[in-house]
Amino acid sequence: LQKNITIHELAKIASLSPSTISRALRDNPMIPESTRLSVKEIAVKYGYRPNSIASSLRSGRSMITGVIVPRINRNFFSNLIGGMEEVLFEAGYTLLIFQSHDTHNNEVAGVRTMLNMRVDAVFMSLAAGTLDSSYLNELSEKKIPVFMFDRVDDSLPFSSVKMNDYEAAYLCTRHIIQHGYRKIVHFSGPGHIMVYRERKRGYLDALAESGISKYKPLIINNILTREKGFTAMHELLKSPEKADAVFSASDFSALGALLAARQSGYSIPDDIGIAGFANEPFTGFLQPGMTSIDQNPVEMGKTLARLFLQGDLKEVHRRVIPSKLIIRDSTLKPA
Amino acid sequence: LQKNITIHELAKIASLSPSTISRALRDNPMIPESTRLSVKEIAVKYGYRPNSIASSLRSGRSMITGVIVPRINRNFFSNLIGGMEEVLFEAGYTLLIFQSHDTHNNEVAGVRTMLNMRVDAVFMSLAAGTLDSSYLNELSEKKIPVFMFDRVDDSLPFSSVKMNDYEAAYLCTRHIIQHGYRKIVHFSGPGHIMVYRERKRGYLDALAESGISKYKPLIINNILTREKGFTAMHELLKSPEKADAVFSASDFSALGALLAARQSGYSIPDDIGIAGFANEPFTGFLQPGMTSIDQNPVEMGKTLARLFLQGDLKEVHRRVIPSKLIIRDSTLKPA
DNA sequence: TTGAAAGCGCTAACAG
DNA sequence: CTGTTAGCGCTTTCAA
Repeated sequence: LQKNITIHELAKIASLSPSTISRALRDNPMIPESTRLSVKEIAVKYGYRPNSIASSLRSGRSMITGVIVPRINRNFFSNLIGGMEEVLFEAGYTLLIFQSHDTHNNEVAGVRTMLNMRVDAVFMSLAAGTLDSSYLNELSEKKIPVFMFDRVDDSLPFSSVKMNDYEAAYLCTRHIIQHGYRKIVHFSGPGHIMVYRERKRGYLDALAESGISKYKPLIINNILTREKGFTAMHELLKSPEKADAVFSASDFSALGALLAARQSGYSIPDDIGIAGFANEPFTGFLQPGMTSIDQNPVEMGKTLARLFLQGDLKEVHRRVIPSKLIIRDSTLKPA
Repeated sequence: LQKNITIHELAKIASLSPSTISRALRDNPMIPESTRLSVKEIAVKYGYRPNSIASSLRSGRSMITGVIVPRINRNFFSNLIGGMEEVLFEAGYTLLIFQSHDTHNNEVAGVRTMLNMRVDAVFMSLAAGTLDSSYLNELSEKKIPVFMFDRVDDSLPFSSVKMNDYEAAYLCTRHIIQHGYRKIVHFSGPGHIMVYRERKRGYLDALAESGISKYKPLIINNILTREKGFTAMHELLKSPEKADAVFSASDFSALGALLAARQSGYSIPDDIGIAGFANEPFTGFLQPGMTSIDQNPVEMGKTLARLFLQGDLKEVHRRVIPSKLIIRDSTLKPA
């Protein structure tokens, strides 16, 4: 058992005081170069490992940040966290992760842990189960900056990084219309989540603008999974006035729709056009490839981290990361 | 600015000593039920948040664990971490994440941070760039338990959770042979990484056992990405004695091979059979679906966490998680 | 340029 | 059952 050596012991060895050791190790300019070097040499020689815990307690900065997401195994979140970690690590911060599994209780527990750990920042995307996020105000009261992404609540005074869901949905729907589809159905998510409301709005505006008003918009809520997309599509195909395209707020339900349509003998994109959202890796490997929207999650994560690091605590920043419509064969109806 | 209230202040309010507050909050049985309840009531009323940092410093247990992986945005790792987080959180532990990006330097920096943070456990999968992992011994000297997965180094005295790469590769290769393929090429990874050596061994044993010895095994190393698989497959198709199947140690290079074969006008599975490794989500969505091996990452993550929590520090455990051959159309040659 | 002293908030002997 | 005391290892005044 190798006990960790402390600055007190290093001080004895170097015949200096603990404060000098502390200063030397952190490159305090008051300490002359020569002592700094010799102190560091001794530190290396004796395998000194600074105790971050003690340092945190004394300084009041933990150098720990935390991120709360619904689940980490989604392509969007894991890429975002990856980008975030990269930038934070570079700056000497560590990153704690929590999964809310989309329930409010887990999210609250996660925030409590963040408070107890005295993290220096919280990054989060709200759980679907969170209807009231005002409890997050405790974080601001304790001066812990909060950065939101994806599922944000704009009524709270927190900085956020988002993509323009409205615009992306608008452009995607317009693209679908331009390729000759007319009866376009929209799969949406729970109505209280902002990103889904925004995507819905983009879809509606594109339709309204197109002048194809004789086909009423058709929105089906809460269709985010492969299974629900599959079932919903089968329902649609049975109805008298069939849809000829689906614009889904989720790649997974779009996939379900694609599989259902294919199972019923429809050809994509000839009979039915399909587009999803998020550009999950599989969308590029499907046959035909599925049109989707790349949210640029790595860049979002990096931006979140930088927003925190630049440390302008007073202002609320709302950054918008450009997204990209990825057009693939699933919406390219032959003329 | 709401300063955090401390047990000292709670003590004043409750007319008790700080130690009693501390004990009451942690349900020490010495404290009678009645005081425990009233202390907790006051704590809630005043929004007390226990300072984990201070508690860690004093008790010597940080309740923080850390995980180091090459990158978090791979399906295998994000699922594994997800499973790990779930079990750890349940037990009151937090989880720090680091990405090595497969370089040794990043990995060393990650371990250093773990040491400085005085984590209670480290979970890790070695970076491809790590040739010598003996530096990890500092963790054991400091009595920090290490749990390895996927890319493990069995020469170190650390517990590990793996799948049986040898057996999975053997069974997959045998399956390919049984379906009538004869000239089976194997795409492997860097030779110094155990999992790839094991997969290679399984492939070779299945071939040796099959009696189709007139076709020499053909192994191509360092083919793990889509791009490399694509290029390698094109090379193979140009050579005089063409391969009729690929068993790849990576789904991504298998995908590259599939795309290359298709581009050259070959049909899968009729002309060429293809199987990958890891059961990435996209393998199920390809046309034809790609045969692969499900490593059960969520279960691996949970097992790792439980291994730590059960806390049998003395012994080195080597757990093997069952994997599953997922047979899809890409290896089902018509008779 | 360096050191002494105090204390971050908590836990754990030890004593009562 | 409860309180007193003494730190965990570090940073940071303040004084020299």
